[in-house]
Amino acid sequence: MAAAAGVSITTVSDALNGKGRLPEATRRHVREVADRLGYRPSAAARTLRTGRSGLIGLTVTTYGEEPFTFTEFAYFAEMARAATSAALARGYALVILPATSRHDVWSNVALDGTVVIDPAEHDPVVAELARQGVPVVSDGRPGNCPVHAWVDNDHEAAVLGILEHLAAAGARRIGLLTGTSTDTYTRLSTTAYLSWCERVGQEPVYECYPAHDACAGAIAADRLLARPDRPDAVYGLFDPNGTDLLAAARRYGLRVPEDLLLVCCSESDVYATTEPPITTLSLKPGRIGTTVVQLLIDVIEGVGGTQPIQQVMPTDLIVRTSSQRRPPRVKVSPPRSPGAG
Amino acid sequence: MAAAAGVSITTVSDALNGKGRLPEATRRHVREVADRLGYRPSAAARTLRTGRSGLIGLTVTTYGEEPFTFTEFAYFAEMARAATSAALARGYALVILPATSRHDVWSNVALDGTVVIDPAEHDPVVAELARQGVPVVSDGRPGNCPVHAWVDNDHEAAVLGILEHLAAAGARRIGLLTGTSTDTYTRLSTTAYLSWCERVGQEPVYECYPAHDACAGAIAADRLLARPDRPDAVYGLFDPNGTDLLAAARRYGLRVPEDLLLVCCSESDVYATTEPPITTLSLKPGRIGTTVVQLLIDVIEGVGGTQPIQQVMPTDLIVRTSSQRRPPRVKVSPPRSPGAG
DNA sequence: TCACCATGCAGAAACGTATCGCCTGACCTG
DNA sequence: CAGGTCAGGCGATACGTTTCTGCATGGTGA
Repeated sequence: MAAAAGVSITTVSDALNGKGRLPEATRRHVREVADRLGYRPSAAARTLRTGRSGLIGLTVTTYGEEPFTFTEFAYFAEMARAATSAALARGYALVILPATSRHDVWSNVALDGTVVIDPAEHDPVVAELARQGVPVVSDGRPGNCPVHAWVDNDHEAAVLGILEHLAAAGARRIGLLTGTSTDTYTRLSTTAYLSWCERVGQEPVYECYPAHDACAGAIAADRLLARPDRPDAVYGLFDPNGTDLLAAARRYGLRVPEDLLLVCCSESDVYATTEPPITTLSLKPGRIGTTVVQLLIDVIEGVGGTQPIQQVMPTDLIVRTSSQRRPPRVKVSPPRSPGAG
Repeated sequence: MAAAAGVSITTVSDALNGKGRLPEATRRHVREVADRLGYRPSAAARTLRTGRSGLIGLTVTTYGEEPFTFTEFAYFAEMARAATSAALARGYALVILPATSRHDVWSNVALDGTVVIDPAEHDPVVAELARQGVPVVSDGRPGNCPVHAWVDNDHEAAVLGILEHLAAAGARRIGLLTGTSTDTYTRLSTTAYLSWCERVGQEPVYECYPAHDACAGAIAADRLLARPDRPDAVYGLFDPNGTDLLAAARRYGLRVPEDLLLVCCSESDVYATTEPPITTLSLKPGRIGTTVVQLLIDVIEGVGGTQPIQQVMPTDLIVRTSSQRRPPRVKVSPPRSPGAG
């Protein structure tokens, strides 16, 4: 390439990267020859020299045997989509990696930084990345992991908003369908529920199940509605809970929303067309994915301060028939509607 | 690292890669020191030296402005999931890239090969990759692109199977909801429909719309059912067609399946719970994603012959209420059930 | 005893880029 | 005309591997 243009390697590099002190004519000439030859600088060599690969990792937790369940829940799918898009917009590409600490794949790729979804309390992957000096930003509060920044929803506010919404719709005993795992989402939501119960003096009514087990979810929904102290409203923390609860309600002859108010957390628009449509809490995964990538790239490029950043993002409650005793007047409303009281 | 273990760089490399003529004792010693120091060989240097990055690209076509709509349709999401998983199982990581020919991202990453979803007739991205000597395997028949292998569904057989299924259920005039774009999926499916019509002597009844426009889909569904020569059965080529057709049928007071038989191509399990449940054609994107990656890695690693490989995969027709005049006896059946005739 | 070979390891080149500093003319200035 | 300045460009080095080749050493068979 340098030979073809009749200049030195240095000049080629400078011309293509807009550096050095070169007259516009030389730059043009080099670029033109490069174009004609279809020359592309070696990404590997550039990475080796500069220490920057332009790649960021997206680590997704794997449940059970199957190495990969991302895109299984709409949350992950949308989050990954937005993250990929945001990374690309800033010139980075996204590599999807499993959260297992199998080194053979991780060490095969030079990462400028990593997004970790829902890190565990003492996440070994995050620890290893930190040791290597790779910037890490997490989606979800990091337990004790040394991350450079994190983004999360305001889970407490979301749960409180839902409970108030249900109470305002006439619920006297609100139940919760929650998970057995100890990730922050489950933990924060559950404790928010419990503390709300304590404050308003309601006996907690909830069932736990392993969230990644679809079958267990249906059973837990059934158990919840079969209890002697059956709730007259239920909030389900996970995506499939809505249909499971609806099915269980039908089995017990409960009408929704007349006998049972229903809300679940989901990104799926299935719930717009169920019978009846179900009120859902959207965590806005797209917004989260975009933000998380922006923060990570800021850290990588040294933009902004060096102190850890934490960003709490609001959620959207999409009110539908299932949580209203009267027919809905508005389609979408924020967690706390301005005129409420 | 070499100094810490008291050996040469060569010995470290050999010990860690299982090459060279080293006694087991030396190997163990080096590995142990490496472990203790948390030493990880530089991926960039390895890539530069060997010419192998362990990365494969997944190129997804982008519709319209938004850079990214993958995971928008369940097909892409599931395909990407399976592809990622399959790649990881063989020690490769997947990089998701847009099909735009913006070089700044593509040239930033060293790819051992690329999976291209649904390449265009003369795809510029594929051409560029071919010029660079990067192996390419496509999901969907390549038009005139120089790919090393491709995988696709047997679209003709699928459409014929559906038409026969509908005819067997009593349909006299079968309509088609299809797209305006010229990708092979749309083209093959449409011509299969047209040639079937010609063979059985039915006048074709179909509507086209730009497949990526959700709104246009609903309108096209409406148009199809508003025609004077209204079909008594419809097959929709795209995922949202089912709900759109169902809504349109309701508007015109048509009962499904009594007045109108319905089938659409979709990977979404929403159609299991619509009222009534809708028969869908599944393209089995997971199988496709896995196969496509396997083939690509085979090409990369030089396994198998050098002649281009093409693999045609069957589809699954999931028969539900919407395409049967009598209540269904079986849940799932192959495109041509053995006992039919 | 000598040639030969297997064994265990090290030296050095090469991969292709980015960057530091030096070199060479041309031009200006006193 | 000597000395200084500056634009324009190049040489050399380093990034961290892999791999080819080569050098010892000790054992073995003739």
